Amino acid sequence: MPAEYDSSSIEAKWQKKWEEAKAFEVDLNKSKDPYYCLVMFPYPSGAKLHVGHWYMYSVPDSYSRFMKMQGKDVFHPMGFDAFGLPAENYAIKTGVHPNESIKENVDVMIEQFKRMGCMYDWSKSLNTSDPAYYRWTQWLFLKMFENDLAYKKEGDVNYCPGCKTVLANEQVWDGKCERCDSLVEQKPLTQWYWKTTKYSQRLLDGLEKIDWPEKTKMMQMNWIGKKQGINISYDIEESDDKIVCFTTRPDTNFGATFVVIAPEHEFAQKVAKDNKDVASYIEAAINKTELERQEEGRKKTGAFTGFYAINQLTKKKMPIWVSDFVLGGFGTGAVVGVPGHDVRDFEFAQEFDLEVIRVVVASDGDTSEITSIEQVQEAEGTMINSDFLDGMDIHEATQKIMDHMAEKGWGERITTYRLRDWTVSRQRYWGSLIPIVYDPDGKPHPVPEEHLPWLLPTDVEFKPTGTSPIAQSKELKERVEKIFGKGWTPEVDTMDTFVCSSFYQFRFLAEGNQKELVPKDIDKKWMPVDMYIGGPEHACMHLIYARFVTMALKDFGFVANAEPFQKLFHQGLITNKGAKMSKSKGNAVSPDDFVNKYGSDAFRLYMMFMGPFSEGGDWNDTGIKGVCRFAQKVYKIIVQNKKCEQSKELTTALNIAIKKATEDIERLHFNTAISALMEFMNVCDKQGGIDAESAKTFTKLLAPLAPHLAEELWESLGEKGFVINQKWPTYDPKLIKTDTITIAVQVNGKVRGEFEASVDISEADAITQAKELQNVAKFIEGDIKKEIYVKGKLVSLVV
RNA sequence: GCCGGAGUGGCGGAAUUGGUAGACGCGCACGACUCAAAAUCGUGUACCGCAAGGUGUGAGGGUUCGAUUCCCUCCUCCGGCACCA
Repeated sequence: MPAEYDSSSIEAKWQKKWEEAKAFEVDLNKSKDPYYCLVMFPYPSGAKLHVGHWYMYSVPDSYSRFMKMQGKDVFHPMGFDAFGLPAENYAIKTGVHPNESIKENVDVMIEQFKRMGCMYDWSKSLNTSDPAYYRWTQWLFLKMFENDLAYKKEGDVNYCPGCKTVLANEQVWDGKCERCDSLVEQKPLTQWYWKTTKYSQRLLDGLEKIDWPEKTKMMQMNWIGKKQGINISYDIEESDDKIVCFTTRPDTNFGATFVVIAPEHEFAQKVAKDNKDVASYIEAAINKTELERQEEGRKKTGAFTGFYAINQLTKKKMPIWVSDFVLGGFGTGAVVGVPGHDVRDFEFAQEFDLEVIRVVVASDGDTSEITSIEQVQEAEGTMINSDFLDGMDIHEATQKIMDHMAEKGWGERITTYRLRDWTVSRQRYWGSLIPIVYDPDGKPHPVPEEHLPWLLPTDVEFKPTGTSPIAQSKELKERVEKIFGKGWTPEVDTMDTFVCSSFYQFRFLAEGNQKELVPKDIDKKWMPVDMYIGGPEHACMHLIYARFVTMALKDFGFVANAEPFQKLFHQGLITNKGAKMSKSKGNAVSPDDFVNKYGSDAFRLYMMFMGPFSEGGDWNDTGIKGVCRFAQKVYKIIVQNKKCEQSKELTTALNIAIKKATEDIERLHFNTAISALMEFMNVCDKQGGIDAESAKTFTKLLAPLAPHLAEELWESLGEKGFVINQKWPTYDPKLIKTDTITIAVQVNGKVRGEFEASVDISEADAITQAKELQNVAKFIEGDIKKEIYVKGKLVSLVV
């Protein structure tokens, strides 16, 4: 055995041995106790893996190794999300076809992952740009089409001028493109949509059954945005039309004094025909860009239509106004103005001098007229000036009035959602082609399954122009005419890459099977994913799409579970001076120097030791020496065989370490698990070495965290096979207990002393001994009012 | 504005149900080894104070014998939603 810990030769040696022995290949059929641990797969960009990647992938690998030692048949696959902009942009820049660059990048990344020492089963890897994979992306589209969940519609869509393609609602963050930060524009275009809205309620209900961070569930709930309210129908004086207003606060309807409709509203359009003021207001409002609208702030503008709606409750005439603060796309595009209890309505009323009525008593009992915005902001209280609702709490009143209006036929209870249908078409080359063809009349037809994979043509300049570059392909046109007949044309858009990643969890299990998406028995056995790990930025994108697609697939009868990911964990983000690491920003820190110098194991240990996995943090390498010293110390004590006799101290320390490491890794708190192992090593150091049995147990504890080093230790201890195949140690609770304990003594809540006592000391003895302590006696002159003994911990005296 | 999460030494962070705040590690200081440096090992290290002691977990209150932990008010940071009716 070499005297010094030489990480690079040890790591190369064990990576080779694992590979030769196919140590991490899983037989999906034979596994008895399946555990599917999945980490969100990466884009195979040309850049080398940075520190952020190591964090994201090496830590879940340690968790998977831990579960494997727990006796689970762990499936921990890795694949590549290869379609999409990073690969395509790289191709545009270099002129190399994405197909080739992707292949190269994937090979390089696999080598890097191997150097990390991950237990991926490479025999089951996948790549979304592979025809064997995207055949299923297209198959999914066909199933959505067959089941009426895919449709084509003209309407305003989000268009990113940077990426030159349409985006889904989820991909617009703060008005900007999630990928490239360009300001997103609204454009009227005909696009393919998937009906996510049909699943709004089920997407909400499903959240109750899955073990996800509350934060993420909350984000999805916000995104889906369920609202319950009532559509109140108002008659219009001197008109046969009606205006329907959506509100969640019908309790305040006795305070309604006007109605406001959106510029896009049908009635507004009608009025505009003979009313010049309204017409010009509408034109100006509709032509406003999002930016102009934002600059305007909350200042209210509007135009009076000259018409009045009748409030059935009060028989009051309410003027109907047009204003752009009412959104055409939300609710019914019309609101009833209750200026006393809604901030926007109040602002509007002030601007145009409309009547304000108080219908809720303020918390301080104030029932005076409402004249300031502060009075409006209060939301809770008791009803007033509201006829039969007077004296009721607003919540009770809400129910009462809804019943009343429904009974009279004035209104209809309604539930609305914020969630929109998913725009799946993209005007980009590098994606999965939508498997649709158009007949000579322009009617869409699905490409029959037998023609899948519907191959991406290669005779295309893939530079984006705003329309799909695939339209240039002669080959595709000819292919369509040959199969379907003269005058038939292909759909030339590709699918959002989030479609590719919405079902990959099933394809890992299919092992390339081209007959079914996933074999039924395998699906039943392995799904849902037991542990899914990835960043929180996907909360309202990938994680909603994957849930929606899985629910649809269950409805179609292809899979057994409606939820894809039973447990979800978000790793923290590793930043560099506060900014997310990325190649494009040029702030990615390479782990190579550290790995060369200290080894993959030490680097992995450091990633975990920095803090809880959920927290991430700003990159700083100052602490890496500490874990490196630890690895060296372990090597020195175990490999160089500093033997010593088994002792009570060692056994106790080891059992404490087992307990702590087990509990901490279970909740992915690797930092404290490692510190527990360090503490044990410090005890060994003091004892002058370690006994053979403890060394074996310790090596097992180290195995998930520093996999290569642990194998080397295992071998040096004369053991056969891989330590990673060993069973995780258990501790003996009896051995954790020591004979004596330290009891602290408090006087008036302040610690004044401590004493050693036997574990089974009685309460009376403990208190007596506590009082006898020199330093304590000093503080307890006079009457003792209270004596408290917390078993095995402390004595508290009050004087 | 609304909904989440978080604020602890010089730094990363510990403290699962209220029970000795600061584990573990970095850094720093001193010492040993060395001609010297690195590496390694040892000792110390929240703050104020010579000490006795006092003060300390974003700020201020409260409950309790005892609060980083529970309750109230406020501040700051991060994430999400937002003229959404």
